[in-house]
Amino acid sequence: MARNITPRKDNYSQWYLDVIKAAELADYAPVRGCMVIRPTGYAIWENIQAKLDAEFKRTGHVNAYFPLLIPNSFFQREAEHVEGFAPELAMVTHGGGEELEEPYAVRPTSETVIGYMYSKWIQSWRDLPVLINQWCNVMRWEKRPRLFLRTSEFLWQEGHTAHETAEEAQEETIRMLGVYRKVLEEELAVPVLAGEKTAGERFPGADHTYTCEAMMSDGKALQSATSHFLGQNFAKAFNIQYQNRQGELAYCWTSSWGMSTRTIGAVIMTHSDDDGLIIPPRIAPVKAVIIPLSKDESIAENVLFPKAKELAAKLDEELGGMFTKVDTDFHARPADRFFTHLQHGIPLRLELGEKDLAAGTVRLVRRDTGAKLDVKNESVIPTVKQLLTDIQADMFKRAKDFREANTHDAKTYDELKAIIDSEGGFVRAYFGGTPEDEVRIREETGATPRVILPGDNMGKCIITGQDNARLTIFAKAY
RNA sequence: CGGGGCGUAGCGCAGUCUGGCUUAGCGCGCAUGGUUCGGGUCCAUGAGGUCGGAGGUUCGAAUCCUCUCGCCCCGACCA
Repeated sequence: MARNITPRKDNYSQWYLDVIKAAELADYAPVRGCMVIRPTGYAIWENIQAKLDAEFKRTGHVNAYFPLLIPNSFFQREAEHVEGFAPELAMVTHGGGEELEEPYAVRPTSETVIGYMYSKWIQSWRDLPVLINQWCNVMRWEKRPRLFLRTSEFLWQEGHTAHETAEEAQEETIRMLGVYRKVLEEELAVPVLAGEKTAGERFPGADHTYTCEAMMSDGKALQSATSHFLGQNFAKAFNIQYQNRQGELAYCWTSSWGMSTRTIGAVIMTHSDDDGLIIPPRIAPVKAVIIPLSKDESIAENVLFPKAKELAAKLDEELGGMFTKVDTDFHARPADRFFTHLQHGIPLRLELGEKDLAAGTVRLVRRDTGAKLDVKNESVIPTVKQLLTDIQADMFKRAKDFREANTHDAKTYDELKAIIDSEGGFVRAYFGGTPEDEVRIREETGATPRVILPGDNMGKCIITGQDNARLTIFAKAY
């Protein structure tokens, strides 16, 4: 039992912070609401980035970079956008010791400045589509920050595309939602429900907002990625016009989509336990740690270390990267060393001690289950490969089973209230109400509509009683 | 931004009400040595603090007063 981590049952949010601290993922910065992402946390982010970026490239996108500062007036051009973001803008009012004529906002998202540039770049239907992504930081002056989940500054990617037709833009929006779903589920082992947001949860300035909604291990929901169909709202606000195939001037249809360092929070809260972090093998910076065990300095240095290093080299070659670490700190007690690696979330531990040496085996210990396996030397490499695959799959399955076990149906509003009050988790209910209804539900239950489930599952709305309401997930959310 | 709480060693805290009994303590962590060693041993020694900051009251301030900065928790808002 870890002594530096608060058990989940006692205080979930303290547990979350303890896990981050013990795993050295992040630390508080001297600036309110900002965090320092430490090397291990950043390495996880780099792995997520690599997987996402490959998907973006595969689907025809290119990367570019737009400025951090955006003229304040740009936000005024789209009514809903300014209303949505004005409260959380950080503003630069001085430069070079002088007050600026027009303040610059530190970007909270880049639809505006990118829209401005697109209006210059797009002249003809032949210029379309424009499929650009940028990796950057953004700033939103959050009232209540939490490491990874909600910080004033965070890292993300934002894709911005412009298209000839509504259909194409809509198709793009859904395609990228699919990309997010794939990366979240296959790489981060975070199962998500991908679907549309209700009107009250829509991105400011979007016609349709889609989400990948995940359930954390306390039953609360976390929006893990979003994709927006922006219609012609930003095209009109920023005059993104082109000559169409008929020679007429027309507005583009645009989309935008983003996924942030928040997903690291999702990984933590989906998989970790009371011993600390558990990282899915596919995004783990270190996939396996080899621990030579001996009290005898000469055996450790002359026999075990070389053997461990040789094994690590072979494993790295097999896994295609520098994924194996050798723990040479034989002065420390084994239990201390085990705990360190446990808390760092390394998926697999390989114990190589004198007993193993004598038996011609290596002991493999899974981080996710604690299961131990003594494996003959010649089978170590294939077994490690197999175990990493198994761990990834099992982590996903456990998370998905957990979500399903904590998802309940409500036929009436009272049922919904009762479930949210008692066991929590996700509640499936037919909903066809207005944003005002959503506000009321939130005020009365603490839950919000998280995602409209895809498919043509229609029924009677729990609020209005009207038919043709869509099946929707309600939950308390981060 | 409303309601609560807190700033004392890297972290967690006691001391503040009732100023002097502290040369500012304790636990964890850290360093060194020993002991132990396959899921957080035990012991010894040691390093580490302008008590958030600025004024003030007093013979004397971590402690009282004024101002100020910051953080955390609960709400409202959000990737």
